Amino acid sequence: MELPAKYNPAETEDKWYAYWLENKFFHSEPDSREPYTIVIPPPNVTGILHMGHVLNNTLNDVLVRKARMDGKNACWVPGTDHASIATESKVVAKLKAEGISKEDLTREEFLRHAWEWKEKHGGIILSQLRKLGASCDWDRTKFTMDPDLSEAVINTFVYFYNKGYIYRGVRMVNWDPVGLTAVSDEEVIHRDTTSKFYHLRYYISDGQGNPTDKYLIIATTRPETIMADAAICINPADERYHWLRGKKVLIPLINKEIPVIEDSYVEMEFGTGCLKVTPAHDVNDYEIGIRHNLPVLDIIDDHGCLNEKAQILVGEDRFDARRKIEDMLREAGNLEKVEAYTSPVGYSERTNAVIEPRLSMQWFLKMDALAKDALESVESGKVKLIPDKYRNTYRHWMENVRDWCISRQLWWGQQIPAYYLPDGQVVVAQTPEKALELAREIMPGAVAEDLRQDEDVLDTWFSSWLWPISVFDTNKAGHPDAVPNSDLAYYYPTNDLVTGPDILFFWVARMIMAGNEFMNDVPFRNVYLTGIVRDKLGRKMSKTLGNSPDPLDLIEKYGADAVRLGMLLCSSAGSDILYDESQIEQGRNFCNKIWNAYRLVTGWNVDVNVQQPDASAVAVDWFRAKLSQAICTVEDHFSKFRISDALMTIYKLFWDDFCAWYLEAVKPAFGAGIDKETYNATIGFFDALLKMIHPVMPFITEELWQNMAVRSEGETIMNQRYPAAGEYRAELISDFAMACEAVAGVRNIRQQKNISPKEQLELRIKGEFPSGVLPVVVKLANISSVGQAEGDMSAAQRFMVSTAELFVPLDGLVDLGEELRKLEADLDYYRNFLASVRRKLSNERFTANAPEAVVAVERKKESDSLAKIESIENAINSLKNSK
RNA sequence: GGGAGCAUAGCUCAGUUGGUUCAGAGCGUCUGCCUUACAAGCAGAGGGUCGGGGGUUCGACUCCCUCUGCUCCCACCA
Repeated sequence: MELPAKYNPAETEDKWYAYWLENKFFHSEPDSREPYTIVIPPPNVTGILHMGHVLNNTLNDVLVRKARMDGKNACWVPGTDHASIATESKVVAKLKAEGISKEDLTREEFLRHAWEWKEKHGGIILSQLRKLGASCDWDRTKFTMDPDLSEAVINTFVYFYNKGYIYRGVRMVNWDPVGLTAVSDEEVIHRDTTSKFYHLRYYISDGQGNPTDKYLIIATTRPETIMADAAICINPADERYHWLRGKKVLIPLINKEIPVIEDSYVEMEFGTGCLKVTPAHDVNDYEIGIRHNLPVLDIIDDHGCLNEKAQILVGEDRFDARRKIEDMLREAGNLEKVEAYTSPVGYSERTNAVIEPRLSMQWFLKMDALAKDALESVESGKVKLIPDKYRNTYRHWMENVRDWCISRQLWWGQQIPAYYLPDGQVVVAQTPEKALELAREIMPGAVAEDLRQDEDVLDTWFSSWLWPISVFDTNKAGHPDAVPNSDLAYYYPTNDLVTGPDILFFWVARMIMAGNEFMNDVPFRNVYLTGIVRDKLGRKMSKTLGNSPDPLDLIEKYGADAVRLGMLLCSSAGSDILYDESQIEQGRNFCNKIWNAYRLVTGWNVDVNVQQPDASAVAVDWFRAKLSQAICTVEDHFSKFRISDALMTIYKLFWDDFCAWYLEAVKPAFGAGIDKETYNATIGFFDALLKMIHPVMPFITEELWQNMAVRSEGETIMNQRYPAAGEYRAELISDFAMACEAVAGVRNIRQQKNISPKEQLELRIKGEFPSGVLPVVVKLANISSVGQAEGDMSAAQRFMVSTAELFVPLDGLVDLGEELRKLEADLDYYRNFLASVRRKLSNERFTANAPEAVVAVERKKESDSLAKIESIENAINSLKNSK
């Protein structure tokens, strides 16, 4: 069989993915095996794959594939999230481009467009995940707005409402004037923003609504809201302003009279010490307003424009109004000064619009009890966060969480199952029919037409927090007393959750709450928090910067295995990933290395007449030990979620140990056959190595594993058992390491003296050197004869391996002066080293306090360096004598 | 403003109870090689006062304090 010199991923990947699907290798059903479960962090249904997904899903896939090979019943549930704000705004934008305005549509018409959009673009991302090799159980694919999942969401709402956890009220909320909806506190991002600090004169009223010549100065960043001012507030302890007590002042431009009030909230040192109180448009002012019973005047509409209550600048956008009112105030003589100012401003996570604090009627879920349990789940270790530095962050959040605003003024999502009676009373029920029954208890004779359902939908996270439950059993969410179905009973709790720290609170914490509430158990045992993928310069990947490569292009160019390896190479848990295409090149190179090692091995011809050479026998024993050692290390890394360390161990095992040393040691001469024993061992090693690599690089390993032997239909490397470590002698490994050092020493001499690798050299040894590994040295260093060093070795190049001296006789090629200089430098080093070791040993406090083992090590250092010094001195003497 | 974290080779990072010659890895760099698996490769080499300062200890990359620089999270000083 002829294999090309380079691995071609494109040809093999689709073939094997199709094979895996045909054979339903990814599908899982409950059985007697131990389950291993992961639910995918559901990507936005209309999203497309980006580098963050690649990292996340590669990690998920590695864990699932490893668990599967460990003999567990592995199940990775895929699906998508309806992402109400993101999707709705995409649909709105698309309609707008077609000249259709959302306002002109009925709810039903709009939803029809939205579903159309979802059918067209939904799930693209799932097919992209297939390209990456994700071994999801596609038969279990879910969508957060599937009818039964939506039903679970509604049941959950009804459940918490009846429990008294859900209430409705007018609160100051974060209003997104672009998304036209309220958003939760967690969806607001504060960024320092440069703006202006306007110092405004408010003239004191004479009591008749006319200005006197006295005035006070307030400082504000939002002059466009002055028309909504309800008072001016000073600190009662601020003597500068006691003269203002009981006075009234006039709002500039509109001459409205407002009182001066006192509240200790006001910082005397900040600004001018006078605060304008605008209850409708600032959270703190709202609180002050409640304390002082101030009227609330809302002058900004849904779109962030001034409404008619503002009296002036009606219809202007709030930022245009700010610019215009500055001029107006200046003209009117009310503008004292304007300073540059930087302050944190809230932006909408989804639309990047500046959040407008706004009063509105919203639904809330009480968080205190839920948060308390969810905190306990992490504090007690029932849920482990990896890395655990996130425990602090988590605790802080859970201890300071505020009630969750769960209503959104959108159409795309689960509509809140609250129904209003004509008199404004509300009933909450799963269906309109049930709602009507409840309504009749309040209003006998009510008919369906009397009920009006709440217009709002629920926050997306109000559905995704049920995900680990609802993907298995849609009845259990909302019904803590229900008996879980067989899937849920088997797969829940899931094992690991891999996700980004940015949704630790949005999603992870809330899933823990829902799990505790409905399952009385946490939804997962380990939460592996990845870093954020950044570019080489540390910048976040973003469309506007154009620094985000398309993963599909990368897969096409380098292969999925290369992309997977490239991502994992640089990913340790919790720290950000600085992506660079060179890492993916490295992945591709590794594929090629595996490919060519395979070509070499399978190109060998077994000759039954050939005896196993000593070098091969040693190498086989050694590599068997090395393999076991590496498996132990890899298992340890996996158990601690050190995925990139596990990967690097495997990478070096294959490249350095297997290819650079083992294969070179057993490689038959050109054209010669190989003995059966070595060949079989080599094939066995290769088989084990492929299995070890498979979770990370599924495609190439399947390709080669299938190629290695005749496989029957339905066989796959992905269902093979992961190699297990055997007993091994550590001495074998250290002896072989000495052989490698000896080989490197000889090669180094060749390099220095410009001696071709083809030219044979002699080797002489003085001191202890494991004789068992000498055949390997002879072969790899191309040695003609090896023996004890005897007599004058001054005409030889000398180097040391551990405490042994090795000589390569080189008549006429040795520069005695140069050798002498090197030896004297060595001598100097070891004498200093010895001196420091002896200083330590002569310190009684050291010998008295340090553990025996540590002292013994120091003594060994002492005797070793003494031996080295002696041999160096001898070498110097003999060199000098021969001169 | 509060909290957390980071600082180790040119770059990205390991360093898991303070003690094996512990100062490491990968990549990059430099030198020599188209050696019959692989130039996407082979062989070799160089490279760091472990951010600065102080302390504890027989012993500190590791523990404590402090300074400097960066990052993230939380937060209603207009």
